[in-house]
Amino acid sequence: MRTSWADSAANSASESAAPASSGNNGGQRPTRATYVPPHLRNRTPSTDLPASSPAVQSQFNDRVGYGGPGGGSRGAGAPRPDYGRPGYVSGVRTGGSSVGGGWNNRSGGWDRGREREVNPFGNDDGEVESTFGEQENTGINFDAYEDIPVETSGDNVPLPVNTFAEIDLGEALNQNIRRCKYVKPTPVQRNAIPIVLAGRDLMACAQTGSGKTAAFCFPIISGIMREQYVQRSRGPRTVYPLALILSPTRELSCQIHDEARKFSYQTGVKVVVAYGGAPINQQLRELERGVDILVATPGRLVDLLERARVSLQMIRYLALDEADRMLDMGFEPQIRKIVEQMDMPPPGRRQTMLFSATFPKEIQRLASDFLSNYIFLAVGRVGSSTDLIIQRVEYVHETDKRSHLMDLLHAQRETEINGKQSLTLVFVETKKGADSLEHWLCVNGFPATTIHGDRTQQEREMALRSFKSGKTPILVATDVAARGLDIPHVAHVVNFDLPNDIDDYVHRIGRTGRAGKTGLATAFFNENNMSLARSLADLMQEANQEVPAWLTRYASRASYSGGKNRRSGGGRFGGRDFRREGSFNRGLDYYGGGNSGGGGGGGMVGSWQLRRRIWSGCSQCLGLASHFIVDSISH
DNA sequence: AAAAAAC
Repeated sequence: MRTSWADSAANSASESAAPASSGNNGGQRPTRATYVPPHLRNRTPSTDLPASSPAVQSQFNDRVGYGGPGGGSRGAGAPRPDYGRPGYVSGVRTGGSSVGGGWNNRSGGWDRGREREVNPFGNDDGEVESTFGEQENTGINFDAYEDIPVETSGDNVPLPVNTFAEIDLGEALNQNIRRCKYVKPTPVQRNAIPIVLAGRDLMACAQTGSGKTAAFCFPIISGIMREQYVQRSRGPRTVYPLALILSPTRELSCQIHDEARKFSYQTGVKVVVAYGGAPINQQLRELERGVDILVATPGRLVDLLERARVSLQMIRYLALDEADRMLDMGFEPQIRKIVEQMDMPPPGRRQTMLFSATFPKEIQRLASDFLSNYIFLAVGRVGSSTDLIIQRVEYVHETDKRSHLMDLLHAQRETEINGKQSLTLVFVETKKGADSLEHWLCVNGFPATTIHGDRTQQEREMALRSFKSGKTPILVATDVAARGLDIPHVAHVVNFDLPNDIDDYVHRIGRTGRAGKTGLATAFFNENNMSLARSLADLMQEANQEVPAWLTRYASRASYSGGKNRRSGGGRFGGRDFRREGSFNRGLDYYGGGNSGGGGGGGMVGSWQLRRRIWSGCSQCLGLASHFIVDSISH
């Protein structure tokens, strides 16, 4: 989700704000002009902000005992003047009164009187945007979303909304939505936000780039503003976040944090990020200044929990982004520890939200441990990446890959976006392979950098910045960059080494073709990738891509049981609630066999392969297919 | 057998 979809709205909005800006996405898709409120036209974001003076704010900043013993009620009890939040009136609620379920000001949350809350809209991505100059028009066709297939299941599913105005999010949040230039909720937002506001648990499948970050952030922020929380203490330096958002990579956590900060600007809701590879002391200081929403990667969070610097006993909202990855082999034990073995309230006493673009059934089954009477939501997407991504597969022997890549890069060099060379993201299988390919590219005159888990966090972040800015328009990456990252202007994704799992392929190529722009994805296929032949051929066919005859031949040779196959029955990718599957594949349920009770470890018989095999057989994830056909009850 | 995620 990240920002892409929303960014596209933002981009088109800012373009439409500029008078008579040129066409729409190369004239390919009709673009509806995005409405920009008068007060936002021709103004820089920072000047839009209400003139809430530091002096006025600081007078309400002393949240006594915040994060400490006997902290008392959050939001400090008494009604406060509603600084910087003009005229929110809705039914019984007026102003910013914290009494009787009104909106809390939570002023102590972010401003301790020493400094103002940094305006996250001020110079956002300045470096990046400036190198690319004018914003491209995105060509998002909002009307196309009216017919989007949506499947929900569960008890008493709240009805979707069509506009942000219909949702009672509060004026401060509404103002940030305007600042973000979000005009209309995306389909996943339309459906998910009312569900979460109604207090329900949620498992949501919607494609990357469809606005998932906002879909879980808005109701969390809104909920925190509404409610009074009584805080208990466990230690003088322990903090008690109300919401926890977990993601599988550090960079993704940063990205979510950046987004969440925009959404929570001047709401008094404080967002803090914690991840490994960065000095912990700085993060501890941030935490001590108050935290309502904690965005984190699992390892660092466990560390903080073990140091008793963070307690989860006040958690009201738990969100897992890329939830299927978070419950995959590598992460599941840590997630269980965090969610089940620390002091987090159990399902039913917290709200749990799981979001991903892909959600294999076996993972759904695992995930249901964390949920209580949840609603399953699958949102298809018209004009998704596959419509915009041209996928190519080429047979390239291992030894020919580099020279073949060089050919592609030479061709790519000619293409420009706004005078800048377009960006190419090259995925490889291993960290070593990433380093060596980067080195080789640089030696051969191609400015490249690399991101992978053996680099320092500083190097990783530098690499990402350098790539985004166009300074090094080639990024060689491992799967650390496969999910979630929203990198504008990626014109070409090269699968130099194909992944073993078709879902990973889906996520990787989803780094391009974003924000309404077309993208190209090229894969190097050879004898090492035979197990992917079938699923790749199926996927490409379903996305109306040209499948080379040789790939079709390999695909037909591959056996269903051995390789990683999408289900047969063609043409349909559906997000399906596994609860609807009856006993159909219970027999395959490795976890249902009584093995799950053991504390992990010894019981995981050949778990990697076994699980992988189970997955691939039923990988009915919401892939990148151009639109998920959400079939109804029948299978 | 790979990547990721704490110090």
